[in-house]
Amino acid sequence: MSVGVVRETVLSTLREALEDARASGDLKLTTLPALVLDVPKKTAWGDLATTVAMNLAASERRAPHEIAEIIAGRLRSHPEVLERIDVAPPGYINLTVKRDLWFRVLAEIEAQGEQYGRSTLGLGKRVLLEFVSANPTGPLHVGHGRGAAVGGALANLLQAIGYEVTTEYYINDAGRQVRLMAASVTAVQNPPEDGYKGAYIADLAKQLHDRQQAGDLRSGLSESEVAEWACSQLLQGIKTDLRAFNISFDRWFSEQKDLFDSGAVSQALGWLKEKGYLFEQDGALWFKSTAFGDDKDRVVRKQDGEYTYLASDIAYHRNKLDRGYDLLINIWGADHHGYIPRMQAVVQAFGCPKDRLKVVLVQIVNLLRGGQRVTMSKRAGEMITLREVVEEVGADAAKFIFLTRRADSQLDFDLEVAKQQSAENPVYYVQYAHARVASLFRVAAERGVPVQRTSKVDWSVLSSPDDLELIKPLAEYPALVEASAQALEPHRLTYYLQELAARLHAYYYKHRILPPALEQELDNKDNLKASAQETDRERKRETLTPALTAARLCLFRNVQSVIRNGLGILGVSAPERM
RNA sequence: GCGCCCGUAGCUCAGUUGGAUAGAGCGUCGGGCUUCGAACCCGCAGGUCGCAGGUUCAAGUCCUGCCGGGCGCACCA
Repeated sequence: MSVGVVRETVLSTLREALEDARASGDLKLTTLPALVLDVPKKTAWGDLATTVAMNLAASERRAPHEIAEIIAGRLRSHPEVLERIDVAPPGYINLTVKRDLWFRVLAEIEAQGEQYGRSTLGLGKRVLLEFVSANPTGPLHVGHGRGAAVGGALANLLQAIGYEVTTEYYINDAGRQVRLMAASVTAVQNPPEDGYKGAYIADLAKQLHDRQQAGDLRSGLSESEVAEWACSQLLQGIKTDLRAFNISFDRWFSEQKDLFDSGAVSQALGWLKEKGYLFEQDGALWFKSTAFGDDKDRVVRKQDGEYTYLASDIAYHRNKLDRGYDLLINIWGADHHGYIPRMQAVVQAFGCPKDRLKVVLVQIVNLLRGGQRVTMSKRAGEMITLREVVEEVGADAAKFIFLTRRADSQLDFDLEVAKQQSAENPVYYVQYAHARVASLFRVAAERGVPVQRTSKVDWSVLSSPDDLELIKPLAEYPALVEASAQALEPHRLTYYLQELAARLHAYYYKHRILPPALEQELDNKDNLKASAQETDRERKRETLTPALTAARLCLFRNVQSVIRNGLGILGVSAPERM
């Protein structure tokens, strides 16, 4: 089952109904339309709805509601799947799923465990996901953190739908910026005009001096030797910070070693030249990117003989393509969006469709503290680093908040809110739901309440609408993971988890799961305060049988399981207690 | 000037790839712990989806033009 037992079952029933209608001549159906099931906004409109009748109206040349009635009639011969089929104007078909089918979702979750929500859509396809890729000229800041969170979640999402994912960090350890950084370290008292400032530069300078005094490093290093040393120092820091943020990479790809030293740059450019995509003009070497839809042609080697950044990127993407990936995904800062057309031109020059490369843009993070903007100036080296944020608010909170907005919209990140363990902080809301269920099972164990497997549970006792409202999102989870992965939008999962947690909390408050510890508690139910609200009284009036306890425990365990799986994809922990 | 992204409740944002009467959190106001975790729950109020056209049976979503904001437009990275 790729999108869950309920959707799969209903979809195949719908498909069958359409084929029947075609066979009998009621519908022409020259082509079978794509079948889509929506979750209606209102529960009164059923569990699932399809707009297929409206979409067919033009090709069938009939009124949507007539088509809907034909399909609905066929569907009504499947009472084992659909309890109720309604046609609503102008041509919606609203479906109410048979109750038994919902309970099969719980069995499915229990059987699949950590595998629940995974599918095989991307099976056999390999994707290279490149992200963060910050220059090794300084520590990672919050913006990089957001890119890391998005990249990590995306890697997990794509893996969940069956892709074979390789994550990669591209190290820009060649070129001007690195030389500038090295020069800033060497001449720390008298830094170059546009050089790097910041305390970490002074630290590196001191460390370099100390090491040379101690004889660990020889004195009189050349500029490129200083650069190499400083880069590796900074890269170690970056790796440490990412590890603390719980983000890992399969490969660290060095511009200097893997592209220049290996000859990949000249090789890739040579290939382009052979194909006629390079030309010389004004003493520079140009890539004819306009041949592939770019605004203007781009320089790859400057008059002074130095390669531009694009030259490296051409070689890098050639290398990626040569490694045989079906899809390349790059995660970039949104300020680099103008770079997309030329990189897609590169991909096309190498004979691939331009959408072989997809770019996810990540917008800036506005760092706040108690509503006040924290000012940052890269020039002066005043940056709040990722390390500082993770140390202050924790990796889970930082990650979750980074993923609460779509990647390409700006994000306000308030350090005080992120630290707060309150309702304002969505990560705790979701984690609390998980911990709460864990706690429930601890208490159940203490009191000797048996926990049964799904197959042993009598589902008929879960007769309230609240039960179904908690199960339905569980059934949607696989479809959500699939859609979220395909759209490259992990924030959808973040929203989903908040919604699921909300339903769990509401249910938990309203209904009792375990029998009271003491007999006398049952006698206290007459002592209710007059002000108690309707739901309170309902809850207290409910008679709790062992069968009901067993069913609810089972339901909760499966909700917990889905929350855990979802948090896992986001890279956020699911604590047993908080 | 050209290109890309964005204008949705007081604030911050979702909106299932074009579907039904546009949602959530925060904030305001008002309620709720003798119980299994109150890091929680329930309720009230809050909208001309920037504006104007167009396509469609159907537009917050697509096309055009304005208005307003962000970001790009290097032989920088």
